[in-house]
Amino acid sequence: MSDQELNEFLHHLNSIHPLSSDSHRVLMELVTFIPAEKQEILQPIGKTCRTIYFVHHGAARIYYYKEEKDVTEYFAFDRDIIIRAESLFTGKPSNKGIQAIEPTTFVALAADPLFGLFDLHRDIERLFYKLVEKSYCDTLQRLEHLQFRTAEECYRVLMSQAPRIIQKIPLKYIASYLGITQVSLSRIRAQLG
Amino acid sequence: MSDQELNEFLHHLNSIHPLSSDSHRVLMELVTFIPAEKQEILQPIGKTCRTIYFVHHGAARIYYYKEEKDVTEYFAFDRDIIIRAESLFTGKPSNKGIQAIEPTTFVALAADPLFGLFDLHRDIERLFYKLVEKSYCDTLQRLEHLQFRTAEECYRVLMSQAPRIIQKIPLKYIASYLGITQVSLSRIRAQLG
DNA sequence: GATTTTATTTATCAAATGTTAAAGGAAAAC
DNA sequence: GTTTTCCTTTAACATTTGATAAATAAAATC
Repeated sequence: MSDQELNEFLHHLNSIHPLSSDSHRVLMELVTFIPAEKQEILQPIGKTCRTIYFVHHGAARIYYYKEEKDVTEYFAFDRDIIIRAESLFTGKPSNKGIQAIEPTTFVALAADPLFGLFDLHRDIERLFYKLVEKSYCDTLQRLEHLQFRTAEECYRVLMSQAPRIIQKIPLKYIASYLGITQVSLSRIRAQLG
Repeated sequence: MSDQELNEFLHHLNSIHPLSSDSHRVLMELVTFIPAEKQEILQPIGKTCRTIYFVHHGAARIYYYKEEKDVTEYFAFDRDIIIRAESLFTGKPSNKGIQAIEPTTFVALAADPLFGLFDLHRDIERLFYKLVEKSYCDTLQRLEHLQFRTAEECYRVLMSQAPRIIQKIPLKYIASYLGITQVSLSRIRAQLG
């Protein structure tokens, strides 16, 4: 990991919530860059989430199995946070995993040392909760889109709101993300031309 | 609002995250009890969310309109928080409203004065974010249930996880909550006996 | 670059859900 | 208590989506 990359990442965090130079310094010490190959499992299903990840460069997903079928819950691209919140906040093992979709560099922040900084570095705590707020709002919006829409509507919304998903992500992952089968998604694409 | 009710509410908050007696005191000054009749709109669609509500006693829902159809996004019962997070955190008007389903007493905390307490009362800030964490996790679980399930599975999950919803809430609200039509839900109930 | 594997499309049929309308029940209003 | 309104169920039919299988296309491996 180059200094430039590290600065790039911290600059991004700073743009979400301003950090003191002192907080910058201590945060820098926690940051680890993790390279992953295409298809590589960063976090397997069953492990408790004790790390806050970001996609530094590349693409990744959160996935789980529902009756032997692979379901994608979330896509993350450059700078997106990727956490399994239900495990991070409850301390219970997650039934979800994290996988790189293409060659990806992750940024990792170990949760416990990070949380340990909160008492002395309030700006870091507030930064973290701004990220949580944002993830929460995104999830609410996703729920709204999934609820009461036809497969075609779901796909249209995705195309308009997140075209990069359609461009970069294999169809089989997109289908389960929308809650439909691959075959059905393929059919819809054919109809839309 | 009686002192007893107020204490009951503060005791509940305290059980989520312990509060100093000083924080107790300042929080107490922000609390308002709001009675609402059955069907009453506590917050209309279009208004920006600047209040954190709890259902003190009764039942309520968050709803919105999708192509003229009434959709329920969330149910809240005794002690549940009820906020339109996407509006509270972004400051944008919400396309969702809050409605009492039965005669209900709400507890209201004005957001700006509450947030103003965060600098001096860290325990209040942390309490608030524990509530947000919980709501976020609940939403994630709901997303997981909506994604890739048949209507019957959705209904089964709801019966096992939240039987009081089925007992207390009109069917028309439950149907849209599950992302299906009333007719379809009625059919499923007939099949399940 | 040929071969193997994996992903996507297409086709057919079955099952689930939506739509509309009407009837029966339950709750609210008078 | 009767009437009115609203909610739920049932039925018939149309549409969408799922399941399975086969064909094509694309990507990975050697």
